[in-house]
Amino acid sequence: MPQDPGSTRIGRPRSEESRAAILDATWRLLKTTTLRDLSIEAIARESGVGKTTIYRWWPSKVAVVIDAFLANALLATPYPERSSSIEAITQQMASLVQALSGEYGHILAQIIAEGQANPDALDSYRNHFVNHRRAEVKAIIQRGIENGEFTPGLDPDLAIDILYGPIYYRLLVGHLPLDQQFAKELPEWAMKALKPT
Amino acid sequence: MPQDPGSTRIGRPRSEESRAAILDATWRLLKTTTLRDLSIEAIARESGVGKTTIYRWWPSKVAVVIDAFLANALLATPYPERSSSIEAITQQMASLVQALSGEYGHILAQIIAEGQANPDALDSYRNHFVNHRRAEVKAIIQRGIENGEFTPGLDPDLAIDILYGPIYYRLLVGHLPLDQQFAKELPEWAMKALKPT
Amino acid sequence: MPQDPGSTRIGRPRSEESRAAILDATWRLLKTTTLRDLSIEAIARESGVGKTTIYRWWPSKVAVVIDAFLANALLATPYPERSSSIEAITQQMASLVQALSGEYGHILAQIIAEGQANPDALDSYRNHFVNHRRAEVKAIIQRGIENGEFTPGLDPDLAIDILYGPIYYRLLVGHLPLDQQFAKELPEWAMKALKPT
Amino acid sequence: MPQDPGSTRIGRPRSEESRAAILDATWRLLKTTTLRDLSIEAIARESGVGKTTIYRWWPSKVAVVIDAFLANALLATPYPERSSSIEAITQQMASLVQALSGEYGHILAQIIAEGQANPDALDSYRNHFVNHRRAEVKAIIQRGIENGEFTPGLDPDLAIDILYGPIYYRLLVGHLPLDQQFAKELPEWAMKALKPT
DNA sequence: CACTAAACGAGACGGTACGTCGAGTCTTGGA
DNA sequence: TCCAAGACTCGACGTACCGTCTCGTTTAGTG
Repeated sequence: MPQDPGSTRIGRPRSEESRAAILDATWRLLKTTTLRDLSIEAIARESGVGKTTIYRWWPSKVAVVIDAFLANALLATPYPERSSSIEAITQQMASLVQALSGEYGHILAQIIAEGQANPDALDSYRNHFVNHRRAEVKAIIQRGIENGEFTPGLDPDLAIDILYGPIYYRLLVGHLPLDQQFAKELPEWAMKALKPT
Repeated sequence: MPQDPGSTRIGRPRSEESRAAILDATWRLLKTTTLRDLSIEAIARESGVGKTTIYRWWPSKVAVVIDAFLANALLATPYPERSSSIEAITQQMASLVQALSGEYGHILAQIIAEGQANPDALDSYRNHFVNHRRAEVKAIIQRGIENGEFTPGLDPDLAIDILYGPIYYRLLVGHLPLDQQFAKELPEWAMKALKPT
Repeated sequence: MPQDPGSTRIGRPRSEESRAAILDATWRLLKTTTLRDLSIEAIARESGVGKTTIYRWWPSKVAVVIDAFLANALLATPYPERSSSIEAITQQMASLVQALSGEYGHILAQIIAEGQANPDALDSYRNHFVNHRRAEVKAIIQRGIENGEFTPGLDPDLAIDILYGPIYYRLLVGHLPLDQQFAKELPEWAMKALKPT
Repeated sequence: MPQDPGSTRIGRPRSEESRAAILDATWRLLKTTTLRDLSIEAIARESGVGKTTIYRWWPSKVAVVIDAFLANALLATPYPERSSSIEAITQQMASLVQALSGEYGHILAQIIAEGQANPDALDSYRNHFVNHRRAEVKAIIQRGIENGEFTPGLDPDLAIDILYGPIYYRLLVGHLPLDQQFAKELPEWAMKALKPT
């Protein structure tokens, strides 16, 4: 995911072909193994690329996987433009539950898991998947506070955790499914915590 | 009079000494490595025990770790006997946040992480750490519904996820700390979702 | 192969049943594995006997095997009573080649092989299979020297090596078979080295 | 013009340094242990080489040992150019007895022993140490038959076994030493079996 | 008939080595 | 300068036996 912006580099240029082959192979392999059991060796083998090439451009397995994820699965679930903050969030939460119930959820879970043994991986995850999203919803919540949908004095960070925490909890612990009913009821009930009495 | 089943086992009896040494060493090693980097080989080396002995009694690394966890950190955080369900839960949530903010939280996170690549581990985690706890709080919530503290029609499972999800979210994603403020505010706000309007 | 001759021992006497079971199992296993791959563990398993019992009565794997060999295969090939030394030896050599061409030869070879890494085993082999046989044939050769069949001044030890060495050479190196032709021609030709010119 | 096969191999070339270190360590270890007790693990440890590297280039322990043997002990004992076949063979036999009485004999014995449990090892032994030597002496014997030194109708294979069998017999069974006297007397006497009367 | 004492089966114990896999690094020739 | 190929050291995997040990049980003789 690197590289020298702007200047004209000398020597043989990076092979776009290899880059694509690596990300493709990674994505393909992730469908049949877990991130933990995925090996750089296997990626190199599967993509017909030298191990060195992978090590040259990515610092770690997770970095490759995150790139592969970004290349293959944008995981949009945008916040719809609505007059109401509550409606916008509710709708997005439902989309997210739906999205995470499948393959994407599985891989995201693997990335978070990897992050427990690997601070860089967790950092990377937060930078690519968390921070931007939280900023976005934080703005919407702020707006909700201002227009009276939410309790004044509400801490947006805490609010986000209350709304989204349950989703990741189920994703990672798996005690109950990320199903339609959950997608519908979670926003309904959790949102009550944010509304003024 | 009932006969103790399997009481008189033949052959050399299991060495309690070895068992303890293994769990001790595991716990000790977990403080300096991650579960993923912990190896059976290292446990054997550190505890002065043959690898065979470990494999004889535990099916996997995680199983040892869970036993070590249970032996070293009961992670009590019981629900205090209170007249009010809300008070009982509030208090326990605060204790839990406090407990998970340290070493125990770190190791629990590792176990959940391991579970993402290893269904048996996740199962084991749920059986040892989740199911019992959820049943307990479910009963308290039920009581709260009955005595009017909580909205009739509230799904206890969903309620639990709203209350505790944020804790595990922060534990695993680490975007914000499990600090005192969180321990105080989360129950206050999240509980609002459960109360009748 | 031990035990306290004469005195009346107290305590539970050695189990003849176990002894037989061990030798049987050993013999049975030797037909499908090599001596090297034969394990005490397997003998115990196969004979339904505790490992301890084997270690109590035999100092090593080879000792068991030699006992099993002696119990199951006396490997007679006696020297026939003949007027002529040459005829007696010739006949016995042919019998020996025949005997060693099959299962017994295979196992004897294994024992000699084991002996290369294990002086005790080689000693044991010589005591049980070599010394007595050599003494016997030495006497016959001596007689042959005296009655003029063999050259005066012939060293019986050297003579034995010339006669029998080729047999063990083929047995162990396996470059050529221990077949009927060899059984017939070896004595014919080798004997010429011993006769007076 | 024939193309050098495998000449321009790509990838990192094999490390001659490692190869030498492995053979050296093997040879060194063989002086203090037996082939049976020699472990690949120990060779790797002693030579400072990864186990993988050994397994990459040799299929088995014996293969390494044979290479180490060939590298360290060519065991020349050539047949001197002589007018007389008898003299040539006599001389070489004496050299061989001398050579096998020491370290080389010990290791050769180990290899033959290993061969009893391992057909590939025995094959390897024959290919590297036996076949060529036998062909050589066979030619000399043939010449001896033609020029009247040996009995017409003599089977060279049988002749070789009569001459050399006793040497290997003593080497492997160890009932008598491979000493100077044996080196002198064996050819004298055994040769008589081959000569015309 | 109780008592002693050795042998017995079962099986757990600390070890060593097995042959394999992947990690991350290094070293070639060719593009 | 990049790339593929592939060799390098290292360390862990889970398994098989080693020879020793500790049990409860069995089987005789002796008192």
